[in-house]
Amino acid sequence: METTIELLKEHALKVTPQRLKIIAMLNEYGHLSIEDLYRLMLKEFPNVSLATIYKNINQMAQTRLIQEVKIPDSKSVYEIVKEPHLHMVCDRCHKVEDIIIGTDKIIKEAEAVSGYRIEESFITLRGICPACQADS
Amino acid sequence: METTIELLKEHALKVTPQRLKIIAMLNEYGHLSIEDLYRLMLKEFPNVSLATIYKNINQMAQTRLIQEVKIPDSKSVYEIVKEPHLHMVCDRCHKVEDIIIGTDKIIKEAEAVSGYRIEESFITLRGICPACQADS
DNA sequence: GCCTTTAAGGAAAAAATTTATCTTTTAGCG
DNA sequence: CGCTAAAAGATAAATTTTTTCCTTAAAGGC
Repeated sequence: METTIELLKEHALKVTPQRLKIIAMLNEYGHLSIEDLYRLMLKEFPNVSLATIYKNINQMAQTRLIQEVKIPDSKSVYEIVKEPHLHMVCDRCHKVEDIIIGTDKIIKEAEAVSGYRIEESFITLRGICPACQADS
Repeated sequence: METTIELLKEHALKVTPQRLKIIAMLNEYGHLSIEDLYRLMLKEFPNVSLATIYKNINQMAQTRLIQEVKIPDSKSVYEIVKEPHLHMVCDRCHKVEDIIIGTDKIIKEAEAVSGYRIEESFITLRGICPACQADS
């Protein structure tokens, strides 16, 4: 199991308390928006700058330590780069979850139909999560 | 075949030259960003306001005449709402294309794995288009 | 462990994007 | 036509993101 410090070093980023915190928050919550990150960060670093969040998010995204997930009709969230997966967004409680499903078939089909050589897929599904289904 | 005027009326939007032009541009080009729409619009309506673009795009999106397509690492584009489809983005020439492929299988699988009731899917695939493959 | 180099953080300003406000113009309809 | 409601245009305001500048701190060599 890789430490957060190693993770930063592998991506040629200096190990700072703010960066450790950003990664810790993403590990804990899975998906967070810029605003989420800023608000949570303020609890531990009361005079962190919003620019620090932006600069770090942009750098970590460039080195592919994290990635942006664009959500339909909502703000982007960020997540640690792991194995490829799909995103589920609940219309009711707005949570974002990962699910791991093979995408080979749809990619193969898309390549056949379009002639593209596909490098990466971005799949987000919108609906009602099990918990919110139970509530209705 | 439905006229653009009918399309606007069905969505309870007044038929204005600017709206007709927006729809005509989207029909011609398929996918356009706010900036694209504004720059093209200026050729025919030299004193159109950027606010007009935003207001119309927002209204047309609310009535589901058009929809936003969020593109990884790029700006959103807008398209006329047609049947469900996937988006292909070329890494080289940055064009966005629709392709029509059944998504039933992946949605069924995602529902089974996650327990979500899925309402809509957003699938974007990134790669190299046939033309750009030929160029390399 | 200190010193130097280089990058990061914080504060603020600037830039870019989006929305709101106000007035004038125009579409829709009798 | 003439009336009414909505849309357009101009502008300001609000929001979001990036940049700049200065201070602080991390990394690596000694």
